[in-house]
Amino acid sequence: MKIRTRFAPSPTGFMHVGNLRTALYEYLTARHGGGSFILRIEDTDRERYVEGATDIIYKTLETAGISHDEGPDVGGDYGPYVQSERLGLYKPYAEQLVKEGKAYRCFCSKERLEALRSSAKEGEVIGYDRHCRDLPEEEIEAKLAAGVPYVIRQKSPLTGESTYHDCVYGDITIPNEELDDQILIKADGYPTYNFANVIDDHTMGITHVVRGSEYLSSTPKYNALYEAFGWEIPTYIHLPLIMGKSVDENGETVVSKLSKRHGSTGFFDLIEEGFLPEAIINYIALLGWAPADTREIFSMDELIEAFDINGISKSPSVFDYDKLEWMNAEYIKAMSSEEFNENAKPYYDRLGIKEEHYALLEEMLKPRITRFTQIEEKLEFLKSLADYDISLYEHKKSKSTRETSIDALTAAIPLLEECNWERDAITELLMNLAASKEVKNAIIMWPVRIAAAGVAVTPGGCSEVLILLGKDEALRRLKIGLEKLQA
RNA sequence: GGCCCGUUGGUCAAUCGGCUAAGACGUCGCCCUUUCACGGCGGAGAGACGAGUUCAACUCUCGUACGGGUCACCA
Repeated sequence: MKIRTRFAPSPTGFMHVGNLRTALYEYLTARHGGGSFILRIEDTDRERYVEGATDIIYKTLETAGISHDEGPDVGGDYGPYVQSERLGLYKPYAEQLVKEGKAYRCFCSKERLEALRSSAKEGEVIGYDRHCRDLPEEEIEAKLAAGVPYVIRQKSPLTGESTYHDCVYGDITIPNEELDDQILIKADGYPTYNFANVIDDHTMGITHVVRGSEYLSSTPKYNALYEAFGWEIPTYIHLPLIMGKSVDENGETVVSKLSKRHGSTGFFDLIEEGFLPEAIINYIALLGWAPADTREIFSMDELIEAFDINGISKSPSVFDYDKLEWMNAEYIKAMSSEEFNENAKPYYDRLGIKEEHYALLEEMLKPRITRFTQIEEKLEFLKSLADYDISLYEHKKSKSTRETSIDALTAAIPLLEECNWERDAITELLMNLAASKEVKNAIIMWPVRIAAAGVAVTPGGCSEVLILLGKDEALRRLKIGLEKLQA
């Protein structure tokens, strides 16, 4: 049988990495088995609808490299793929269940339900009391005739227990008394999420239901529906949750379900911070799943190839920005020059960097940045010379002091003025100078670089900094440096 | 609170009864060095706890603790 999985997000305008990972695993499950991946938009909640939210879903999937075979935008044989366009579809199914005695009309008002709930004792949680479950036929007719609004509820078994199999968690058994008579059709005639979900999954031929573990305990209700209709129950793959680390007001580190308080948790938030889509996908693929070997870097195709349900873990995992950062750096290091320059260009442009320096910058930056957004900050010194303190010239490890710096700059400046402004030439010149003075390279290089950059840390060394500045600017800064030292 | 699920270093994780318990991130140290990095080498660091089953338990069973999820006319 051909595998069919689906991603069924609600258009809320925000794509959480947890949702994205669910989509990823659904996609991988389908692709690994040569099956189809379907996108279905669950927009039955009119109140929560956000304009443009579906576009964010499309954009996220596209950027992430997760392509769907069927969906609202690409069509398919099982459409429509937007729930609001399928509204007429659900009620007949519910009516069928009512006719067969597997569901019933419930006329209880929200007020009655509310009163029921508030009658519960401290700490107690009670469900629906099944007041309308066995209403006499005449009473039902009378209420219908009187136009009393009603919902349709599922008749859940009262005793015994339900067991089902999940590919990740194994056999799960839930006492039937835990199962509420859940609402299938709301008073406004719209289906509830759970009901629509089952109808849609079945009518769309979904074979593998991949979703978060928060559905683990409500799955028997879904199964009861499948059974009531005589439909085949899909294969279940429940995923462990993704957690976030944060620090509470007492300074204690707390771990809880990933949310906004943990910083950027939206896919596009991460993109904006400079994380590459491939790195994000690679990282979240490994959150809750591990391959059979110890590989860590996976392209999407490699993920499809290696993905295996057996590798999915049961316990929740904490989203670790440090590791994502590392992985992002790995992706940057693996980039071709073209890719690197393309990604860096927006930042170069902001600094007014000319193309002749691209190759040099790539060499300097590639092993040093973990995100492209760091470029501007790393090259800040090119924009203007900082008003630095001369204590910068003192460096313990290099044994550089104010005096050696004065010597170095005094000797280096005239030589550099005569120098052919080329990287190797500058390096050679400075090294020769050090050799002739019988000092370590650092004694010369350190002060020259400090004077040129005005900051202690620069990507790349002394010669590179000089080249990037250009001869005029570089020499101007060196002279300023010398004056500062002599003052 | 009921029910369900989980628990291997700070984090991600391997292990499917043989463990001297992988690997990665992070962290620390050393080397390299023209700063910071990169790179190389090395270190510290783990089975929640208690019983039981077994020749043997991280692995199976039970209990306890802790964590999470769930109990809507939300999705």
